Amino acid sequence: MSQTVDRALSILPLLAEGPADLGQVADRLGVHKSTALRLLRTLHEHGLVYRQSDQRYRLGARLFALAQEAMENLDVREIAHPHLVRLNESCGHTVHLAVYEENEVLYIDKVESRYPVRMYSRIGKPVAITVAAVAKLLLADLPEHERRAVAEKLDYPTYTARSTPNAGAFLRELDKVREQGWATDLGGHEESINCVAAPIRGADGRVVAAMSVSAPNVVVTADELLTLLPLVRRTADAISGEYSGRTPVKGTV
Amino acid sequence: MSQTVDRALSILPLLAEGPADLGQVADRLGVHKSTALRLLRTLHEHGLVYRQSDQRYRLGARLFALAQEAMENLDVREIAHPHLVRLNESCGHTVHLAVYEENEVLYIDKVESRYPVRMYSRIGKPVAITVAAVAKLLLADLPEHERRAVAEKLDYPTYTARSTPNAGAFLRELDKVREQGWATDLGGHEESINCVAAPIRGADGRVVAAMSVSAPNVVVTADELLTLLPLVRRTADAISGEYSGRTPVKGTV
DNA sequence: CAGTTGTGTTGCATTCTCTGCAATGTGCAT
DNA sequence: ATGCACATTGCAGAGAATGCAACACAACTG
Repeated sequence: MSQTVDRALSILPLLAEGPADLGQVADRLGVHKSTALRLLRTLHEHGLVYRQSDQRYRLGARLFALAQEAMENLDVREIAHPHLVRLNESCGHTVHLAVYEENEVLYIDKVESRYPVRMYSRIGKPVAITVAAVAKLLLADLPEHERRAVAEKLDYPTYTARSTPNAGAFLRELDKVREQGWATDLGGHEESINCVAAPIRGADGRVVAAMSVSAPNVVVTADELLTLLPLVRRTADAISGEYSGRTPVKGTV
Repeated sequence: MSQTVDRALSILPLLAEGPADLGQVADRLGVHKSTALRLLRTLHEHGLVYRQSDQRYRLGARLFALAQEAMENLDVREIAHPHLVRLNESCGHTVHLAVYEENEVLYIDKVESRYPVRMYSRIGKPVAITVAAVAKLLLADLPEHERRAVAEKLDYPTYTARSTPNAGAFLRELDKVREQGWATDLGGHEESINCVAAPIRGADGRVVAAMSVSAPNVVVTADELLTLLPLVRRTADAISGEYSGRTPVKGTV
């Protein structure tokens, strides 16, 4: 809607790929160098862009700070965190918390597995939306037409043989998930990794977030992981209760 | 330099404080509501701003993703991470990695203490620049005039009785730190927390990052923590070597 | 139930800002 | 020195952003 701002903001994802100099930025924006310069200057003043010693531009520090502040303002996260930690302590596996926002599902919290093999933290990164157990729960709760619209728009990458192949299969899976109130991902993203997930609901019953427990085959089989389902659901329900204000929190009453 | 972009970007820190509605945004920007609306729309299209169900705006998902990507492009971080983990495994305390950027020092990586008391992750948050051990190392390496300029510009909050009181004291501390090649923070930020830090240098000898080990008094005394200094320095040197390309990395040769 | 207040939203004419050009400046390599 | 590649600045014209006023829409309120 605003051309200038639009152009300026287009610079950010571009720099996210790696540092670039003025000419490169101007080319990829399709504008004159002087224009790109002025946009970059403005971004710079706000700290979103940093000019490194070789004069090339890259994303700046304020961006981290902003993302961090934004993250801390998500109240589901704050409420859920201790529950996630407790769940991790009792089962030892990686625990994730995710939310849906405009065609994307992203992890907003994570407690690392206590087993030696850990993957590097991906908080803030978009989730493989067509296969992740948490994504299924979040999308399953969207209104019919929106769910359909999103499903049609998505790509369906074949991560493994068990990845969701297309929109039809995905929508059927979402129906099943909505029905049963929980979801799994059995090797749909990484061959050897399974997840089991449960929804967190607000006072109105809508799904506001989803949490999951993930573990590689080499640690526990899919069947063994499924035995954790009741515990995961209980944890999710506890968070739901607290989030929607039904359960007074210990120590604050 | 660009008014429109400037206004649009000013919205971000404003929303970082918490969700706001159109009127509030317009007021704080000092522009007409319709103007604010169009700016917000543009930010929205780029995913930097999200409109929650009560119509209020807050910071959006793409912001996390951007910050995340930017973070992963910092190559010091990638190289340092395994070293930090190893250091954490051998001493058990919290390990931080920080860089300096335009009057700010910020943590770009952290390995949690293995002791039960952990503070919540602050990666991306600016550091208490006048007292943190890593900040001293990073600032101590700036050219004389820049160091002085920064020191004059800073605020010197009295976090504790041992906080750096003013620019003069800070500059003297920086001289000492540059001399000895390592730094400490003994209760200057939080009464009960001590840190010991060492610099990571690039091929040209300039300090590109700094790392520290932090522990509360209740776990180890300041003197005990100082016995870790040689280990911290060795780790920092190992990272420096690898970063500047002097040490071939195992497994990649 | 009508009226009212508080929102967010759109069309439009005016004006001011942004744009692209061309010229200048700056550093680096030959 | 000379050339090259890049960043930077001044300027005039064009086009985009702005503020206004009118509209839509909900939630209150009498």
